[in-house]
Amino acid sequence: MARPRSFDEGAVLRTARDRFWSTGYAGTKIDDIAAATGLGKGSLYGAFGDKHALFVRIFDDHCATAIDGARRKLEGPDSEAYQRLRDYVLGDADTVIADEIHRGCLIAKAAAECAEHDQEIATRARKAFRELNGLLTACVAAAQRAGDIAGGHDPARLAGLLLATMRGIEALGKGGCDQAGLRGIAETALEVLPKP
Amino acid sequence: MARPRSFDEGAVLRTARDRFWSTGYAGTKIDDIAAATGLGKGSLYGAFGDKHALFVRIFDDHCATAIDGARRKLEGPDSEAYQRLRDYVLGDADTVIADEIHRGCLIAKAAAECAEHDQEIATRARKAFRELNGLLTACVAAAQRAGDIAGGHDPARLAGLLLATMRGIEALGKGGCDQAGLRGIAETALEVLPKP
DNA sequence: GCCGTTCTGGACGAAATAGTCAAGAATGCC
DNA sequence: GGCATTCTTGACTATTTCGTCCAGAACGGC
Repeated sequence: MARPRSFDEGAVLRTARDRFWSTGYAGTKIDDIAAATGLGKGSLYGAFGDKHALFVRIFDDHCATAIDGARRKLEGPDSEAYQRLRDYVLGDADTVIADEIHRGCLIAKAAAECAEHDQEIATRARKAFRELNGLLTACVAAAQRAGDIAGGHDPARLAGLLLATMRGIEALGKGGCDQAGLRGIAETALEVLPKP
Repeated sequence: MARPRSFDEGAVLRTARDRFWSTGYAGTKIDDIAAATGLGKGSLYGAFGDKHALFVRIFDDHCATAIDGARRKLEGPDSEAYQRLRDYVLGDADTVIADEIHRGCLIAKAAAECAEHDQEIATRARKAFRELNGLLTACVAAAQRAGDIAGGHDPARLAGLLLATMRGIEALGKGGCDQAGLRGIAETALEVLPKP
């Protein structure tokens, strides 16, 4: 047959993702990725196409991973929905705080840099945010059914507030806000959710 | 004496700012800025130094403008503090919604792209966020004194939540979330502020 | 009007960067 | 082992982009 690939595609994609995550799309050079992965440029181009195709591929994979992770953390019985919501929001804040290099959320970062002039990224980011919002909405609604959040409020709006707050915490984290403050914001977002 | 400048420095800086705002630091070419401003590169380099110095200058100016604007909108008598807070938060959301090209907040965008590897931008972004947070905190505290927000909560934490929410609305707006949803988030952020 | 000074515009050089290509290497099938 | 096929490597090309430089232009003071 033919010569098999000598690299693990998943590992290469993760390494490349980290480069894009750190330095952005325009700021990342193909040679950086080649050096970081140890691959020659021919292999990169042969396996993934050009820079933009590689980025879209990585972005797609990342969105799917993020949404899967959110689904696993947010879906479950109504009785524990509020606790899951808490864990998810505080976990996001803790991730931001633990991230020494302040990368934030790749979806938001790529959308900020590229969405204006890159329809492929814009479409995917919109879809990802919509799905995350759907998962959060379902979890808020579950917490309302369980009596942990007041029922009078539109769960989609409360979910939107939580989603925006997490993105905002990341944005402030990128600016280097103090870590106690960031966690305080996440805690406050949960505190102000209307109690029954 | 000498030949005077033939361009308005403020107008050139605003035009250049718009280019950086749209395409990011790494994605903006000096030639783009030269074309957009109508200046030759010699004039640009002579007046502002290299690309990075120009960006830092623009970023500084923008931070100062944003903070001045926030101060004007947020400072005033206690009795109207809550209304000012409302106007500020909803006005920010409306700006995001009206911004067809989804640029969001330049401070957040530059911090997201550059803070990790550019200490000058990181330092300035941190300072700007801290000052905005201070202005919001003072306004929240004023609204608490006036009895429009419950006094039991730390005004700095509530202010942080509002600041993060605004940054988050912008992040979601860049992804192209629906406009009604974005305004709903801003309204919800105000609704859930604890009433006395 | 002349002169020194600063500004202007764009050609130019140097470096960086995206993407291609060809020669050789690794594999399984025969 | 020979062969067809695909992968690998890195040199190479073409392009982009930053930044410089200089000849000429515009100005105020004399």
